[in-house]
Amino acid sequence: MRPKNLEKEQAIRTIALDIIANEGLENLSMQKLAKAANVSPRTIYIKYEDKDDLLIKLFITEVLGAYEAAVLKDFNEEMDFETGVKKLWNNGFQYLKNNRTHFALILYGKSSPLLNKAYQKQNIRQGQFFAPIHRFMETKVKEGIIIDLPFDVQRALLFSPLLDLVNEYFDHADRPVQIITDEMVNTCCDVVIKGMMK
Amino acid sequence: MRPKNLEKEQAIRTIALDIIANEGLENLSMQKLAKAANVSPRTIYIKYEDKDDLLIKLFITEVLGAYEAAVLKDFNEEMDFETGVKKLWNNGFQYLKNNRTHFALILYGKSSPLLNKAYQKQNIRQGQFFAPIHRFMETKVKEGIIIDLPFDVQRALLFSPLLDLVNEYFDHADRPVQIITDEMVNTCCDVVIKGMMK
DNA sequence: TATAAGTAAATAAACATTTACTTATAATTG
DNA sequence: CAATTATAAGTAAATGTTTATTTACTTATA
Repeated sequence: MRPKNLEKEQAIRTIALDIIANEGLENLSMQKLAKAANVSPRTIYIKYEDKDDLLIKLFITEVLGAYEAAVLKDFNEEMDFETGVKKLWNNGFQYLKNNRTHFALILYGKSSPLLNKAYQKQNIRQGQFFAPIHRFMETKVKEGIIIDLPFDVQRALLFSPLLDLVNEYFDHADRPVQIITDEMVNTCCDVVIKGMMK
Repeated sequence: MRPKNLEKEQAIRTIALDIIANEGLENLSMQKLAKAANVSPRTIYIKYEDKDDLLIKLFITEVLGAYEAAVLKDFNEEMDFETGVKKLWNNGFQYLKNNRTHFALILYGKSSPLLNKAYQKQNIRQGQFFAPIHRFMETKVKEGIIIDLPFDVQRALLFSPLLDLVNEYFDHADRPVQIITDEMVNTCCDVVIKGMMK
């Protein structure tokens, strides 16, 4: 039996993310992808059921999976609030700024109904994508350190500014000065932390 | 000379937004739109140069224009910081929760390269889309009320959580309990304000 | 040598856009 | 002030291209 060519599998994924980031999800076609990845269209269908399956697996496994792992690196639920949030922010910022194509697909996850539904399903099936953060926040509420709000609301307050800052980071990438530095992100993290504290 | 049928113009725009919100930007086609709007494909091309032109005008004029007007309603640069931000948040939340299809396109504005580029051009050409807010923030910095940060950074800190909360609002729309109430949004606004104050 | 991995080329449907024609009405005429 | 006409607004159907997916075949190796 002929073995799988893992380089081809990787090329399909990498180039799909490239096209999405540079031309948009609406301009990714199976034939364009096959040509760019130097592969027959059929080869994509050996690895993925159809186009939706490719996009969902790309989003859930390749992107969100890697993002989650990167964000939680060296994070520990027992950290104090400020240390924990700073770790998560810093991990997230470093990962996203070094993985622009992943970031682009994460943004599409918020707008595209296909990806959005896939994410909600995943979230329900596996409990929570970010369960350790959920428990971390719960503990801090119980200890009376931060204000008591539903987790989804806490997540919006704590992490949505970070994604917007990454957006600004890439907007500034082709300008003479980069205003979204590590220090700036750290300052913003302080602002967010201050708002949440009791 | 035969006059324009304004109802048809309106139908094209409304139904385009419907399709984008329900099926995604990647599933909007000119023929599907024409059929759904009860119009010949040609009619769309009388009003718009091509598909890109339709999408950009829909985004910039129809959606961002109306959103900007709604957010700034009864807002005044001379308001004190807390009152001003609360007004902006409340205006924004009311508008977006009552205009789900507009909200969907605003989200695509962050992911789609086509819309993203159009927005940046618009922003540069017309100065700032939200110039009054820019001046408002500048004044508060000068008065020493809030911390000094670049405007784009302030905007990320102040307003990105609101968009995330609107997202949660629609996610909860088909569940038994709506956790994103006006009171909850107000509480979150307090959190954000607190973080920014000196 | 059995078999899954791979290819090139084909298929039918959907795509953006255009062509060739019709229609409604504002402006002009008789 | 009714009839005519010029013209942009509109339509149905066609255009050639691109789309997702499949068919029929070849290839690499356990």
